[in-house]
Amino acid sequence: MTIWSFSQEAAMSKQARTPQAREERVRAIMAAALDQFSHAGFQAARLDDIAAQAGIAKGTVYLYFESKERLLEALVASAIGAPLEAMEKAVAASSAPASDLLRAFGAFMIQAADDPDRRRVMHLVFSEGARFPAIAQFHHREVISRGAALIRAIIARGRASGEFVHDEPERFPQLVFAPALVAAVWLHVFDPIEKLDATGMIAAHTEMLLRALKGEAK
Amino acid sequence: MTIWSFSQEAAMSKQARTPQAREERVRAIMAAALDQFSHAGFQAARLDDIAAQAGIAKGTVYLYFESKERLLEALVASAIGAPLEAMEKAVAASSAPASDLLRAFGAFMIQAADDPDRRRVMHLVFSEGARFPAIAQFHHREVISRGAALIRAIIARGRASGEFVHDEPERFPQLVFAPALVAAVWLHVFDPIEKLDATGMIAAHTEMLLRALKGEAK
Amino acid sequence: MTIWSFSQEAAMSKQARTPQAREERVRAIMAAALDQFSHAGFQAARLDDIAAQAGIAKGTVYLYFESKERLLEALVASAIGAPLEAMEKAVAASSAPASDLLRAFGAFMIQAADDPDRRRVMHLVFSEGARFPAIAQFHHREVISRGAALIRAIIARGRASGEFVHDEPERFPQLVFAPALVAAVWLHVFDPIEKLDATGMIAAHTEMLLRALKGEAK
Amino acid sequence: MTIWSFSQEAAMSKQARTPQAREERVRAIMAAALDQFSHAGFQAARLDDIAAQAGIAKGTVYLYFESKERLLEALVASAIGAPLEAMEKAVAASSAPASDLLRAFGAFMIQAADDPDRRRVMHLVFSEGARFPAIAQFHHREVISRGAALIRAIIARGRASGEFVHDEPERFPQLVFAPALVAAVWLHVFDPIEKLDATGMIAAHTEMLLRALKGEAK
DNA sequence: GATGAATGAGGCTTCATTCAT
DNA sequence: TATGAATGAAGCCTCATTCAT
Repeated sequence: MTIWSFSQEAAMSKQARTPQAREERVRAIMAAALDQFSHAGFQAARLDDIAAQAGIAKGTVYLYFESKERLLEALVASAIGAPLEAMEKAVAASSAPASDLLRAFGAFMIQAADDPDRRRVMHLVFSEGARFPAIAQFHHREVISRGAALIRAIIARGRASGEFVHDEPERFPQLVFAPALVAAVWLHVFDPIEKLDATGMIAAHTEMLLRALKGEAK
Repeated sequence: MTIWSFSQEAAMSKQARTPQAREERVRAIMAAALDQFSHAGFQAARLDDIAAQAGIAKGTVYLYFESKERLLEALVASAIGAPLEAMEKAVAASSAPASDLLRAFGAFMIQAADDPDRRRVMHLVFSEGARFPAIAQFHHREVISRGAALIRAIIARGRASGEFVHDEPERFPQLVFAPALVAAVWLHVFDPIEKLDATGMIAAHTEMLLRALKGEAK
Repeated sequence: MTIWSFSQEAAMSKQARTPQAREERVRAIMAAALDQFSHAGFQAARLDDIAAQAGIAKGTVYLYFESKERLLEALVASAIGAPLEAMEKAVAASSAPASDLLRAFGAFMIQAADDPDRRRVMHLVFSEGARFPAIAQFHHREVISRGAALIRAIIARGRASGEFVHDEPERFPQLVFAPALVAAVWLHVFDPIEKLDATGMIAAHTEMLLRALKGEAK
Repeated sequence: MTIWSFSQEAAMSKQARTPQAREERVRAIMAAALDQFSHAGFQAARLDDIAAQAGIAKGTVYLYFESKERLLEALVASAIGAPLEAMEKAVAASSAPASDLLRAFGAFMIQAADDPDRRRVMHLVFSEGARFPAIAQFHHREVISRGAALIRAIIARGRASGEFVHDEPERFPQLVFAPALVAAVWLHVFDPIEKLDATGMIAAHTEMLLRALKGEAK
């Protein structure tokens, strides 16, 4: 090992020369930013704190993100993850009864509500989306509208097969995912005051949904 | 000069020396503040703009509110209004079927969702509540928990009378008001992207709810 | 007594229509101002507090004083009082030994140091005089230079009569009143930390002074 | 490029990354602050002006001092300097006659009165000490009480050796340093009106003091 | 004359962003 | 590439002064 290579190694501990290292650093910054944005709100969060939490200097953030706002956007964009895609494929591929698919969707919502990062991003979008159209649009395009399409597909299939006799969620898919939104808000805002069993709530919701879709109004 | 024109003039006075004038000025400031907070978020909203919108000088705000934060709190506190009380009395007094009461609750939610100020306050609580425990607590105490009690009472009555055979909303009253929350968030965040018929959504939700509470899964 | 005269009386409780009442009010304002200026410093003192302490409304102060600064000036100007004049007359009239006159001057300084208002004014002049030439000039003209003249006259008389054989205070009358200045500063700044017996100090100073003026170095 | 030009450049750098540069910048800020505080008073002095005079941007001050108040405190704390320590050692080490030591103390006071910065700090303490206990305490602990101890030691020694037969300054050491205080105040407040030869005054004071300590009242 | 509500200039402090090292 | 010192615009809040009542 030469002196040169030694100093290079030393340098790498602080420098992101490889794509992996770069990606790793981006991830660290975004994780810190999510935490700070979530705690303090976008405006009140300080780049100083984000950098410190990410273990880097303040200026370094600007090597990876143009501005605080772009960091927020990148954050939201990176947080969708694949789960919806998995659900989409499952629905497309499976010939299971619509009830099962709806239950699977419920399980998916429970998963989402249980993941603190997912919840944080949702809350961030709900809180700041009005001010940063980019994140509202992104979230709508990548999450809301895909979720809505999925819901509509499931309901339509259930009606086609005769499983379901009602169709409200085809017109208002929000009625299906509303409890997931409630969980995101509640766990951020009201949890210190009154705990909420988000899993239980979503499970109960799923059962009610199924009864309401199948049932006859007396 | 008529009495009318006199009171008109008094209202337009630049000095609020009467209790009425004072109240009127407080209202004007809070209205402007709600608007600005709602558009820009609490942190980013500027006292300058609030004052300008209220038609007064910057310093005047501080004659009525100790600080920006207290203004937010007063805002949230003033916005509950009586409607819940009206519902509570109706439920206590009426011997109508639980279905009717639940439909009335649905109508109440529709009303709330239709009132832009109510929606704004809700969104403000959801957005800033985590940072300002006072407003989260206030809203929980005055709105959430009273709404939850109301819901539980209605469901319990329906089950007692045999109208309802299921009880999920007694454990999770959130399942009843979830669409109201969705409306508040959606109309602020996603409406420019995709319109939502909040009234229709809540009405549909009410119907599903009733079927789910009454119905037997086939 | 008519209704008219009754209301006039009522009005007089709050209005200063007579010269006496006016003077009384001026005094009240200046007393409050001295207190506030002294506690908080001229800049930090608030007209609000001064008015409140004087038992009047803020705007009323401006009926008696053009501005905060003029209030300070009037304050300092009003605070000399007659005592120096009394001393001057005594020295001019008396044929007592210079030692007695110097002791009388010492007693005068003790009196001044014991009067909180006098001390406050002195401290105010020392603190703010550089920023408000008017008060420095006024105090110099009415207090400092008259005191210095008095001291010089006493020393000169003592030297003429053979009582005193030294003359430093003729060149530096400050050496005579220095302890009075120390008392004013100390009692304001260091008294909470270490008490000072100003009377004892000035008395001791007077004795030393006399020895120094009379004495032969061995 | 010579070493000289290098350090010159370093000193002029716009970034203070070395300890020396940092120290230099702290010094520049404190110098500017002393000037502004001294001219305008603590409250009225503007951070803007301090920064401008120090040749930096307003925000930069806050990289070195938490607040305006801490800047004042640091200022006072940094201004003691070693001179008292030198005197203390001299008195402890020397076996010179007490008269010589007292004359040395006089020379020390003359030095202090001649140093504009020292005078300014003293005046600042006298003016603002009541409002900022930290600076009063600091100055009392580091200057006043050490000076008093020194004075007492000198007088005690002189009495032990028979040089001095009086003891007032042991009870009131203020009587020894009073003229230094007078000089600080006078040069700030009354000098534009009437010049004072502080050196002459203190010298005269020292001679009187010695006579008063040695002399017998006739 | 007396009041106190209203004004708005001004100051301390914060913090996103830049840039010399 | 990484750093963190420096910048300076911007915002909350204060308060001397004014003026309608």
